[in-house]
Amino acid sequence: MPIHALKAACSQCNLQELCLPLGLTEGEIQRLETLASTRRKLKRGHHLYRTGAPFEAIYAIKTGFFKTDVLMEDGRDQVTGFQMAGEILGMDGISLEAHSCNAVALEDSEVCIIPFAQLEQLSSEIRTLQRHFHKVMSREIVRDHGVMMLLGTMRAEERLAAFLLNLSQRFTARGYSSAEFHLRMTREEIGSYLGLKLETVSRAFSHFQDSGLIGVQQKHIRILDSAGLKAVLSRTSPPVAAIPIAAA
Amino acid sequence: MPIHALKAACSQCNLQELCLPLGLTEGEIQRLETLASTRRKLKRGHHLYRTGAPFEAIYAIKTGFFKTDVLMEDGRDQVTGFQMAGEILGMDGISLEAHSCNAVALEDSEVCIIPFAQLEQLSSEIRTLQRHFHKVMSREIVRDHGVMMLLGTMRAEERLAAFLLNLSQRFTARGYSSAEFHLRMTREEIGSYLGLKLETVSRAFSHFQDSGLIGVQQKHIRILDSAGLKAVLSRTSPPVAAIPIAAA
DNA sequence: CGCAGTTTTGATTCATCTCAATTTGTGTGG
DNA sequence: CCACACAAATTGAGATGAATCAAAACTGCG
Repeated sequence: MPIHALKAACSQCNLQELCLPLGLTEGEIQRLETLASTRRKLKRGHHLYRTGAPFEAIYAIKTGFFKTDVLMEDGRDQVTGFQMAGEILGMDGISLEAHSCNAVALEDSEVCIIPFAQLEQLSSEIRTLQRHFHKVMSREIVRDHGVMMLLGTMRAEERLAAFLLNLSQRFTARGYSSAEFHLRMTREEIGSYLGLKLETVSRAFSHFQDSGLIGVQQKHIRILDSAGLKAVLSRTSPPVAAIPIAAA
Repeated sequence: MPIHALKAACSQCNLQELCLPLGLTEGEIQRLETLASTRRKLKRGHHLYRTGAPFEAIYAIKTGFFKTDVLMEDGRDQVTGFQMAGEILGMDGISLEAHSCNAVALEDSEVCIIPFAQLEQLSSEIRTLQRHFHKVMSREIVRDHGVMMLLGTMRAEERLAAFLLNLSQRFTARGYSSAEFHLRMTREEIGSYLGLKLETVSRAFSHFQDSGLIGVQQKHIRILDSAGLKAVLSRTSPPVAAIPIAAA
């Protein structure tokens, strides 16, 4: 568990606008900086934290890509989210003062460690920080509602379309191409997140490709027809309703 | 939209231990009380707030029962939760300063209105309140992860069993019978929450009854074999694996 | 350069949905 | 208090989307 103590330097971080410092003055950012002064590097496949681990800090992703998942006693598991640079990990742990899911790096990554007690202290002094932290937690709740909608009401291809559009949008917000990106997770992990089996995910990818909506080459995705993907989402009528040829 | 300005009196409320005041000293509770001094009564079927409404306050349920749901453009909707006395509603609105779901009373209900700006102010002064509010938000995130697990990995009867056990446990925490209760929502609402059609919910109820796990009479539920219900959840092997009679 | 993990694709099965009919319950007004 | 209308719940039969089982192809890592 290598913890590299490096200056975090929020003030020089290009993720300011996505991360906790959002909206703070320079002076306030410097105070936050001293608090989040430790970073931690993780190799691909390594855990940032595990279910049951005592909760002490939340983490801001500086570089890399993570998944969070929950395990049932009988071995079933559910990926609850994929997180990328600028997003906050660990808020699940506040409630019981122990983490309630696992966070795993899907590529070599680096996080800023933000000791929670100190964050609470500082946020009671800096109104903007307090408000922003509450927004970050609330955003997580809203995101979860979106996933419930996806899992509760959508068909396989709708789920995958929603997933791809969401990734695309988040990559865009980080200055990457919205049309072309590299998936860091396996088909099985996508399936777990979307409530599908890996074969179903694979078939949906193939079908989207055959329809000219996307280009797929293993983990490399190109979005060719983003409007078409959106149309998959808002299917008004049940799939391809059989249309009676004439009055029966 | 009738707003009855009544003294909230957290200090005399029997939900203290479940609600925001948890862990506060008497003096602190009195400060919280002045802040949450307004209540609002809602008739069954009425909205506490709707998607898009400006966010100003969160709500503590004093009496009654609510559902929250999210609507998609094409009309599909997903019930994201059922809330009962002592639980907090409205945190979805913090993120965008507008509500992102609907909250509907499923029976005549009463909530305490807690203006959010004032709550933030007070929580920056009372450490215990700040911490507890963060725990409440985090608990919501953890709960949502549980729902994702349910929607993503469980079969119909497992979902219903989990749902019933969860309700039972929450009624218990409020001093009601854990074995016998009245459902305030329709089969369709249960189905929406569990990602099932109402017919499937009804069939699962009937099957549980035939198996002697529960007694069902419309909305009245008696849990006859809570261990049996738990066993439905932790099915290690796929349902009732057909066992070969002899070596084929 | 080979092997293990990942992905794709096919054939079949099964759980849940859909459509439909009936029963039961609930609230309203005569 | 009863009858009516409407909403909710139950039950059945059949359709279907995704899971399962199985095999082959690809990839990239060591």
